[in-house]
Amino acid sequence: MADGSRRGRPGYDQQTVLRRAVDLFNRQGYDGTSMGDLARELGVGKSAIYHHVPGKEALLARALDEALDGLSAVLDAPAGDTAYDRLRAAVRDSVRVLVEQLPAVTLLLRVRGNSEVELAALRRRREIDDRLAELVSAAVAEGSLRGDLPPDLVSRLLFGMVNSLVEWYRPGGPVDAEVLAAAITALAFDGLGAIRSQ
Amino acid sequence: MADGSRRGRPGYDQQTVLRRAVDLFNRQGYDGTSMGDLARELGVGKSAIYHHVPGKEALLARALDEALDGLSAVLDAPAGDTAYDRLRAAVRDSVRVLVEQLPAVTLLLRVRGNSEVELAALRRRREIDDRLAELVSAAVAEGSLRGDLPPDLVSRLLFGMVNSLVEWYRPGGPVDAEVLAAAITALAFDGLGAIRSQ
DNA sequence: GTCTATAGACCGATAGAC
DNA sequence: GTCTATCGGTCTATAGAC
Repeated sequence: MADGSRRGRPGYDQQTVLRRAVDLFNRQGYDGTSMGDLARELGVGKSAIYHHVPGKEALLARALDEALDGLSAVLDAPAGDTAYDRLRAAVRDSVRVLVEQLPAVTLLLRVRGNSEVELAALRRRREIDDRLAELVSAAVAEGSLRGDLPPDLVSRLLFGMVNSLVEWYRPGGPVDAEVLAAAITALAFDGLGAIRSQ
Repeated sequence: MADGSRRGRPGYDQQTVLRRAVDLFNRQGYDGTSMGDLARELGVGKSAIYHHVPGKEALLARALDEALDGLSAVLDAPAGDTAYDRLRAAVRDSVRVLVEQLPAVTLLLRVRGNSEVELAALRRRREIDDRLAELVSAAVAEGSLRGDLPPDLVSRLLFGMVNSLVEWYRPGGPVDAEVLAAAITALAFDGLGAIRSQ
């Protein structure tokens, strides 16, 4: 489908099946979506799906890995000399990943550990959260962030704000991704008080 | 159970069934929890549950109403002369409600509109969100909040941060509820930059 | 006897898998 | 399309406290 020069009977490819599945999972919930729903959405019989993927859980696993790979990349790229600069970049890049991989990340953020696949995703996500928390700690130690609040609490709230955008952000909507990244960074680092001399 | 002076065979009361059900829904997801699961959790047969509640969806509806009533109350209580004061109070009181009614609010924030019950809850929730957004707008118009960001965007991010605490906050844990409310307010209004003269 | 809460067989519908 | 398992929910009968 994506590749026009394929041989054999035309039909869906794995990527398209995955994308449509993730959209459905996000609309109805993973547990609330049956393979029959997905088949109807694709306009094929249920059995056709099993030609592309081993099963329902594999669709979930692939989407979660995609999201986790994107978020991990944010931390692997070197991004500044000071911890403050690296944290700012991490916030900005996290927003970008959330926007670019919105469906997969949305699915990831709703996972509660209900199966081995979900538990594995939660473990990977926890690693990422821990590294972000370390970044906040380092920035506090450096003296560039307020030190009157527990760093891990700050980290949870900061990235809780970032992650919350999957609840409402829609690409092509009124808010541009770069505007969004700038707004979140401004709000997080400077607060929402009236602009003072700084 | 709660009332020691009841007649008839001892057993669960509605409130306890509801509480345990909501806990299970939050652990496994609403769709991922069967009435059989709940029965096993309670140590009774499935049919016993139907003596206390009309059905699975009624458990959801009652929990969502509970959460929505708590959140609505935050906005109905008069809380300050300026919009800024009212917004600050709304943030602080929202945190308190989230903490006090954590299970019900957690369930509410995960609802996606998958049934009429869920859609009704989303409508009520949207009303609340709209009123919070108006509060932010009023504070901006008043000049006490930064005006360089769209007020509805600010509102979404601010309460996205507040709401995100259901993802990790646990009563009895290391973070006290009042400390949490103070931290969120401080972070939101003053930002996470190193403390300057203010 | 009266009341509440329970057990467990059972129903039609639908799930995931193939 | 077909399989088996499980879903939410119903039914009748009964256990147990007054």
